[in-house]
Amino acid sequence: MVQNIYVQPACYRRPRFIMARTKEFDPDEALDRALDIFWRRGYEGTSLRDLLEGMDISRQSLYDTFGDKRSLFLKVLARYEALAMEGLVQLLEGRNTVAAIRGFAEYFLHEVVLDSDRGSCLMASTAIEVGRADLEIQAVVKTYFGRIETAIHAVLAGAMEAGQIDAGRDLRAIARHLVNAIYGLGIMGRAGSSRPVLRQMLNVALSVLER
Amino acid sequence: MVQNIYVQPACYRRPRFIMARTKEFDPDEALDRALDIFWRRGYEGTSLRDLLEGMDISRQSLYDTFGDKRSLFLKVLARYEALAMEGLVQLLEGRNTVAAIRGFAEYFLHEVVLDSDRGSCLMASTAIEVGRADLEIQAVVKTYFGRIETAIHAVLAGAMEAGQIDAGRDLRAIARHLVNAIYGLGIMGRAGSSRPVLRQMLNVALSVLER
DNA sequence: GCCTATCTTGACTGCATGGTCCAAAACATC
DNA sequence: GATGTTTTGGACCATGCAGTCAAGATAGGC
Repeated sequence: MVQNIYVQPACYRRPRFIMARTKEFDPDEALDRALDIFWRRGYEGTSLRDLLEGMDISRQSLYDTFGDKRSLFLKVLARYEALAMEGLVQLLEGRNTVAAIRGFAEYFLHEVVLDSDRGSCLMASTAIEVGRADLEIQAVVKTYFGRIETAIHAVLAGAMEAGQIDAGRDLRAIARHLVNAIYGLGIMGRAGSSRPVLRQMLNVALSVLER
Repeated sequence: MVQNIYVQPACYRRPRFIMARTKEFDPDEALDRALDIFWRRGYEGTSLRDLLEGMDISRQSLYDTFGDKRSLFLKVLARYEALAMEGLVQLLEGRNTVAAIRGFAEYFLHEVVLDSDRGSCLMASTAIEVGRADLEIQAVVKTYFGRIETAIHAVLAGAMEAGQIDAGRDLRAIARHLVNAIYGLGIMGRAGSSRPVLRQMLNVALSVLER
């Protein structure tokens, strides 16, 4: 599924006896580069020129392979989600401890907010930038956060069963709160908050898990 | 100060004996309209055309009075901050109860995230959109959140003194967490979260104030 | 080696953008 | 009413934008 979000060359889609020349670039790699560019500059802030230079493919190849700018962006969002879900599975799937949640939050803080100059989660930025102007994109973003929430909720349920969290607490509400607090850090990071300040925010947000 | 953030007509700035014609529009009102437009569409998403139509002034008047687009945006941010601080003072200044903080958060949730189609705090959107690309604007945003944090911290200190909050807790960290959680709601709102979900997030975030 | 489908390249289009310029109208003072 | 400054509205500019087109290059199957 991840490998298939770009438009396959027609020669592959409908095999013919007579083959044409093969692509000279790797669509997956080009898509990853596009992801990087959109992540840094946002949707509106990225021009075709930026994309062509960064992806190092020709204009026509871009249109043939990925469609127009918005289609490419949707494919980029799908790719981002797929990559994020891989990481998510590693950090949360099958876990049932509060520590796993802290690990996920720390990972987000470390990788996304600070160590990369991309500054924030692409989905969070997109939510702000495109927001309600594009309902299809909004739906993608909403689904994304919904999945994160579900994954966190599952861990919380495990932790409750393991006795780490008091029974009777509203795990759904806590999961939603955590999503909000974790991805809110993207705003604060872009507003110039330092690493220790962001960590402070995170610690207090996570303190709702203590008892 | 609030009234003086636009460029005064030269006739007012340096009174002469011979006066020229007076402005036909109210710069304050025009600035408020610009604020509304930028708030809805963001900086990049707002075109000169949008501004001219929305502010209902001529192109030249805009440039003479407010400078170029970026200067206008900086004045808009100053105006937004001034207006927000007025509201902030009303809701937080001199208070010393946890309820005051809840009131502030509810006000934000109600007015900014939901009841207006502007979707989010202008400063939060700007942090994401302009981010580290424009350090001057980033500084404005950072200052803004710093002031909110300070105001919340003052209320927390009062509440601690009044015995509503256990002594020894790190009020600075809590204030920062609250800023993060409250303004993070802007992302979630734009991502399509419903009112009750946002309220749930808020309630859990505020629960750190309980003991 | 031919044929044909596809890829690549670069020129091109129409449009919207932010920003400037200028002539004419408007107005407060004399 | 004359004066002289300022506002105003529209024409204008270069630039950058997303997107298209046509022609040449290149590959594999026959």
